[in-house]
Amino acid sequence: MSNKQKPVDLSRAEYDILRVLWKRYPLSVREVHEQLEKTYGWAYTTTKTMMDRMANKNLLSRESFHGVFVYKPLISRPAGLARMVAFFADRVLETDVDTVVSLFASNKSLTPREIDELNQILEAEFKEKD
Amino acid sequence: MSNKQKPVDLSRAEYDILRVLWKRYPLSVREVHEQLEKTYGWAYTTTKTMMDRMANKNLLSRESFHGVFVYKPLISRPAGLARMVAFFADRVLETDVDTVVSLFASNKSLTPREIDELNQILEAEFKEKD
DNA sequence: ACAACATCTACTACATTGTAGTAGGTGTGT
DNA sequence: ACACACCTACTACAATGTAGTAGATGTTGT
Repeated sequence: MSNKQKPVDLSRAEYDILRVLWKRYPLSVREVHEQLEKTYGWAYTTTKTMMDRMANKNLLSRESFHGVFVYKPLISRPAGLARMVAFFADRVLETDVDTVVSLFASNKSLTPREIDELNQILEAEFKEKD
Repeated sequence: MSNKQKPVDLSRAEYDILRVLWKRYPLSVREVHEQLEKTYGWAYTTTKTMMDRMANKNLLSRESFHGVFVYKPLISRPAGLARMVAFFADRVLETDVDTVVSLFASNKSLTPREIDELNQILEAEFKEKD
């Protein structure tokens, strides 16, 4: 999970799974599931299926740790956020992305480094085209 | 399309179709399609299928006008926005919804009346639970 | 008035996502 | 060695994203 990535199109569910893993990783399905249970009413196998598919799509990596798979995010938070921010700014809020990005800065929900990366991705991918 | 509605869970595509119709309605599939073509690369039949399904789900109404169906939104913009705003505020921006709602106010992308409605919906549906 | 064409609608189709059940393997306590 | 708990893989089905095809209908040039 390095710097300078391509933005990814994430579904809500995928995003929320990644959100858990961005805070701490690697985690098992069980651990991720417990954190999502309050929000989603998912069955355990639902979380499992989601995470397996995400591993197949290279959104997550998985490796067996003492017989249990643990997962890590393969994309950075800014890369995961980029498309959502672009969509929300452009089509929901109908404003420029900078307005939205500045909110991340003011509420400290991203580090300065992450904001930088987010800005670079948005700059490269969304400012001209799209 | 009256005041005081329930929030609806919209997919991106559904939202974008509604967005076109919130600006002006009724419109034919062709008219909606032309406005979405720049953003989505959709075939005409894709737009058609989407809008038909949305009519079946009571997101749109349709009536034949001189042999061609024209569509109207059946939900208000604030009702369509509510869930997206709640999601974005809570899980993307990790802030309270008021911060996000105030952006609509400052950039004039919603009328004061619409902001009112949005606030009421958010208040009723998201502030406590969810 | 009629053939040729442009459009429209309905129907069908297939991949992906959301959601979950079932079956079979494995570790652990007794 | 067995029962139980938990794991993984596999299967399933509905909704969404995306689009093609066929039949109906309106339009236009001659």
